[in-house]
Amino acid sequence: MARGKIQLRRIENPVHRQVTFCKRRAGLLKKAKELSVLCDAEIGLFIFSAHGKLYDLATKGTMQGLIERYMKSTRGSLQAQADQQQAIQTQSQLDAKEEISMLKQEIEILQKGLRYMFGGGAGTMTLDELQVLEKNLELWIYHIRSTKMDIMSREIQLLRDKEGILKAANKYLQDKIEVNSTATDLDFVPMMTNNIPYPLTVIQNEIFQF
Amino acid sequence: MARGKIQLRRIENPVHRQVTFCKRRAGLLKKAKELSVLCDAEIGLFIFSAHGKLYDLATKGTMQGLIERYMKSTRGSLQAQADQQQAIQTQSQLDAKEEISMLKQEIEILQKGLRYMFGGGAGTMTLDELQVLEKNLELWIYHIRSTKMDIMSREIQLLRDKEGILKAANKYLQDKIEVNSTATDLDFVPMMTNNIPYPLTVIQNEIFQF
DNA sequence: AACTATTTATAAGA
DNA sequence: TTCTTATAAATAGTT
Repeated sequence: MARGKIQLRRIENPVHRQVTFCKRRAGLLKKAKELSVLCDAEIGLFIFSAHGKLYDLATKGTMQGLIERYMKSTRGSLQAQADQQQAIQTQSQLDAKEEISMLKQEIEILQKGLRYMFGGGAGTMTLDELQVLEKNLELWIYHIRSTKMDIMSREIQLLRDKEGILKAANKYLQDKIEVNSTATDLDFVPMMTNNIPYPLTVIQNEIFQF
Repeated sequence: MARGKIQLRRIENPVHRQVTFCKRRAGLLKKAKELSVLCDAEIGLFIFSAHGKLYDLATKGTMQGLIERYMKSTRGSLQAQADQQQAIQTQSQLDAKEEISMLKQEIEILQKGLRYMFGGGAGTMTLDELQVLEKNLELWIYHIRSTKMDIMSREIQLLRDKEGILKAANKYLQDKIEVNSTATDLDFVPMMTNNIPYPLTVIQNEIFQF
């Protein structure tokens, strides 16, 4: 607006762009205040610089209040989606065995929603980078946890396998003793219960619960 | 700004005020767009006329997204409340039987929050509420995952205990056989290796690796 | 809504 | 950033 007209497109020179940003930002905030005062209007304005810094203005009251007022003015269009969500939730009347897996699934979906809500705001270059980083961190954490889960699952399986082998060996040995039992072997069962915490029979019953 | 300077206070003449509102509103919106384009900034602007009518502008993306970004940029002031919530949440160390009902409850709250957000009812949710919700979401996810881990750890411990008992029983039985061995018992070891996948000695060595 | 006389904003340069 | 200044834009009052 002075010393030469400029085109209405992104200023490529970063220094010029920054200077212009400062000046025009000040001008815009001033104009907003003036309009509010002169015409008794309520104005909310926020400006995110290309680097993600926030400059904001709320005439009359807080930005929070203004945002709420804005939401109220706008609301209505997304009601259908909310109702749909609610319907999906209401219909979930599944039996007890599927409950845990269902809960897990729901949590998964909710997490997705959370990520969208708090990490999904459209951003500038720098914020985008932060967002990508956040996304990646989440993925990495997920991956690390999955890996841990896998390892633990594998260990459980291994222990179960060993348990089976030991049980088989145990049974074999017990049979052997019974077949070849002599008079002195009659103290076998009572002795064993004294040597180990639980009687073998009880242990074997517990094992079948898995 | 032309044909006479004006004072920076409410224009009393309603006609003048309305005309000025129209002109300056257009100017403000234009300036906002220009700033956004020239300086690669993201701008949200809403103007409520004295009569309550809304005029808004969101450069780059939606006003919803901008508001979310604004919320994100602003949060931090109410950390104390969030921490308090966290303390309350952390103390919930309930036993396994109450776990499922707790998960359900958590999901209920999460969904309520998400419905608020996605359903356009976000206006009624204050920054404080959103903040608390976010904290809780993170905590809940953490808790859910911890619970899963606990259950698996407990199962591993159980299996290890059983392994120990079986090993002890096994050793006891083997000793018994060795002490009372007869000529017919000499085929013991070869037979066993045929009956189970791995010789017991190998299994026992493996066990000591844990 | 159009027209202009002025005021204001601001691009370029320092 | 801030100041200066020539010039572009915005707009108050008028039609």
